[in-house]
Amino acid sequence: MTDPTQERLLQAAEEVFAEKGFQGGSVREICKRAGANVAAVNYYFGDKERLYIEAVKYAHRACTQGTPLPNWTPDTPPLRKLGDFIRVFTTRMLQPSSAASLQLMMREMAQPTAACVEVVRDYIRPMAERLQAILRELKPDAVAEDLYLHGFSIVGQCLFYRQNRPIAALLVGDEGFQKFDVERVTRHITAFTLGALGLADRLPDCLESETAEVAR
Amino acid sequence: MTDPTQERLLQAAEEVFAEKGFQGGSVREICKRAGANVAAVNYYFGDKERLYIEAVKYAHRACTQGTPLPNWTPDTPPLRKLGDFIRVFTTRMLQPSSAASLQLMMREMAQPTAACVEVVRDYIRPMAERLQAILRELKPDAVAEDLYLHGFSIVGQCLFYRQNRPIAALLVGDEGFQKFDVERVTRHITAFTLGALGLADRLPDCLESETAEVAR
DNA sequence: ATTTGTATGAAACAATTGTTTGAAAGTCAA
DNA sequence: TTGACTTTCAAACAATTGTTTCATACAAAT
Repeated sequence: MTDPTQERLLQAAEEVFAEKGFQGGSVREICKRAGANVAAVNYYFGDKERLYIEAVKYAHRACTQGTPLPNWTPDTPPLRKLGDFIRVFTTRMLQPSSAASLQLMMREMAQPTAACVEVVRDYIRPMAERLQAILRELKPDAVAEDLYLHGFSIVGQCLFYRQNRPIAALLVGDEGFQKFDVERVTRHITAFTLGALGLADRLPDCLESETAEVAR
Repeated sequence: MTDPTQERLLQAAEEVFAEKGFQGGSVREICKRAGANVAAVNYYFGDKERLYIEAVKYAHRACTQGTPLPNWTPDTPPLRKLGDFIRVFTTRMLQPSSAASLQLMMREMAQPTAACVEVVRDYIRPMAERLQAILRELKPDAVAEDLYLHGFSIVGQCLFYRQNRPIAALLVGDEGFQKFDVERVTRHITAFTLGALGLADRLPDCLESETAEVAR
């Protein structure tokens, strides 16, 4: 574990950069939040840019440790994997373990900085490869490009609830938006996706038994 | 038409704020791009914040004038409307008439500033209401919340190609991403959505005759 | 030609910014 | 106890920032 001051700086940097971006976030504000001297950034990280890069890496670790994908066995059915994937990804979007970490990763995903391309790639690629593999199991004859298109449709639905949450809340109100909890959204995205894949009747194969529906 | 200097300032402000955000974008850089004196911002707009608000309104006008929705008649079938909606929205995302305008609106949608909430609402609401009305025609017995969920799934797919374009390019490469042109993405999203709605065989009803497929 | 109003510009201001510096305090090993 | 090393701090620096000011140029009306 790193130095406690360094850790607090990373935590504060993550929050400030998540809220305001690299240029909008100031070294002084980060140090104030971290309870550190303004010189500490240069002492521990070299300069503001290197702090930013470390903060993105820090956010990446927090995002991938939060809600892990289950360990599937070779005989886990692909529909089950698809259900698990959607549930995990939607949970990460709607109930992130660290909102600041996710927000910073979302910023980098929307507008990657050159220095963080590797971090973003390491964040996206494992998920993307798993989804591509699931879709290939479900559609062995499809071309790779079509599988990507399906994958983008699936991921686009999940990301909407994080990236466009203010829009959704604007349309249905904050109270209305609360009704779209993780379980309901997960169930909807899974059902929508299965319908698109021509597997509309297979929803139970995707869901765990304890997600028996109670909503009208 | 407003004063040419004022117009150039708005244009430059839109670009700079789109790229760097409100705090990251400086008055001096905007004026440099506009070929105007730094005092011009305060002369024409009062201060930086008011310039920002006007730039967002300016972007809003550009976005809504670019690719308009068709004027449907009362007997236009809902599947045709759905197809048109997806095509128009996807075109706006993949081939915006003004990339800077769209990027600034996307920024405001992802992280609305208090002063621009009305502008964002005016941007989103007409599209949202039209989509909600189309979905209601297609599913008269559905509850409003479920229609919203479907709407979010449709819009999430379209937005993905704008908001997560760097991710997609990271996964499939820039050259690979070029293959996902407007027609192909539109066709895919429409097909995906119809499948989800239990209307998988109705794709031709959504598409115009001249979009006869030529791709492999 | 003169007056009035508009637009532009250079310069200045106060505040903020990222970074550096040398001193002081704290910690650890010998 | 002493010396070496690490960490923290206040202060300072140069650069940038948003805004203001006053002078100048230009345009329009009389």
